[in-house]
Amino acid sequence: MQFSFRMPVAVHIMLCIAKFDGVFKTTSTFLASSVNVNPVIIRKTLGQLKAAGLVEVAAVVGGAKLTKAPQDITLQDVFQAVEEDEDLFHIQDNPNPQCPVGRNIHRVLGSRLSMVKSHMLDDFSRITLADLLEDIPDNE
Amino acid sequence: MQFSFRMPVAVHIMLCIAKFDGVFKTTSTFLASSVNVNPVIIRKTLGQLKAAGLVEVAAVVGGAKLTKAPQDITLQDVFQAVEEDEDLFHIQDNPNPQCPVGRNIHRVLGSRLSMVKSHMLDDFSRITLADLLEDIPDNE
DNA sequence: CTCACTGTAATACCATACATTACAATGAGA
DNA sequence: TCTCATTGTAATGTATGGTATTACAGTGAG
Repeated sequence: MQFSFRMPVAVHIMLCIAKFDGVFKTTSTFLASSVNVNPVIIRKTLGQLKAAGLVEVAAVVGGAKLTKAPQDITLQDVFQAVEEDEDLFHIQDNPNPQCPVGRNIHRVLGSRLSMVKSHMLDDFSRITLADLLEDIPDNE
Repeated sequence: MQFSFRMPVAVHIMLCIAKFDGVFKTTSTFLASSVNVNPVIIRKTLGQLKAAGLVEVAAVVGGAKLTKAPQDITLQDVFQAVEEDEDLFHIQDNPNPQCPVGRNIHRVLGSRLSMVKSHMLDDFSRITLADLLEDIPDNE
C-alpha cells in the first residue's frame, strides 16, 4: 500500500514552475514532458493546486506561476491540495458491537492513528519547496 | 488515498487474542465475527503475523496466542508484519533526464519522504498493544 | 474414524488510479 | 476577423489491488 503519484507529481510541477520562471512558458505539455505523464494529468493537478491557491494558471495564454515564494510553500500545502482529507488507515466499518474489542476499536485505535497522521502533516509542514530547490543543481 | 484494512484488522485480531486468552478459543471464525470480515481474511492475516513471529497458531486444534506480552508488541511490529516494506509515496519512475528537476526529483523528494515514513514508524513503535488494551473496558 | 480447524488456491467483484482521446471555450496575435 | 495554442473537462479504457467467497486438502485431538 502506498499513496498515489499525485503528491509527488504536484511537487514536481511546482518545482519546475519555480525553476523555469521567466525562462520557459510552463504549459501543461511542457510540464508533462518533464514529469513524463499525460498532459491531462498535469492539468488536473494544476487545477487542484489552483483551487488551493498555490498557483495561478494563465487560462488561454498558457503557463503557470506560484502565488507565493518557494520558501512559503510547504509539502503540507501541496499534500492537502491534492489528497482527500481522510484517515490514514481504514478501520472496518461494522465491527461486532457485542465484542468489547469490536465496539471500542474505532475509538481506541482511531485516536492513535489520527495522531500519527497529524505528526506526518507536521513533518510535511517543515519541508518547503525552497528546501528542495536548493538541492537541485542548474546543470549536471 | 489511504492504507487498506490490513493493519487495523491485524491489531483488532491481536487485541482479541490478548483479551480472550484463556476464556474463548480464538479461532479464525471467532475472530472474523468480531472484526466482521471473512474468516479467510483472518487466516491470511494470522499467517502474516505468524511469519513475523508475533503469534502462534494452533494448526489443527484452532486458536491463536501472542508470543510476547502486549506491552512488548508495538504497532510498528504489526505494521511491518502486514504491509510491504516500500516507500510511502510513489514517485514517477521515468522522469525526463534532460530536465534538471526530472533528473533530481527522486533523490531530492525521495530522501525527504523516506524520512517522513521513518518518523511514522517511530510513532508506531511507541504505541503498544497494552496501551490499547488499557482503553478497552471489559463491559459496557 | 470423525470432525473442527487451518492453510491455501481459485475466482469474482469492485473501487480507484492512471492513460488517452476528444472537444468546447477563449483570447492573444497576425 | 481569423487562426491557433492552450486550458478545462468529460468520457472511456485499462490495469492493479483489495476484499469477499467458495472449495478443498491436510491434520491431529478425542
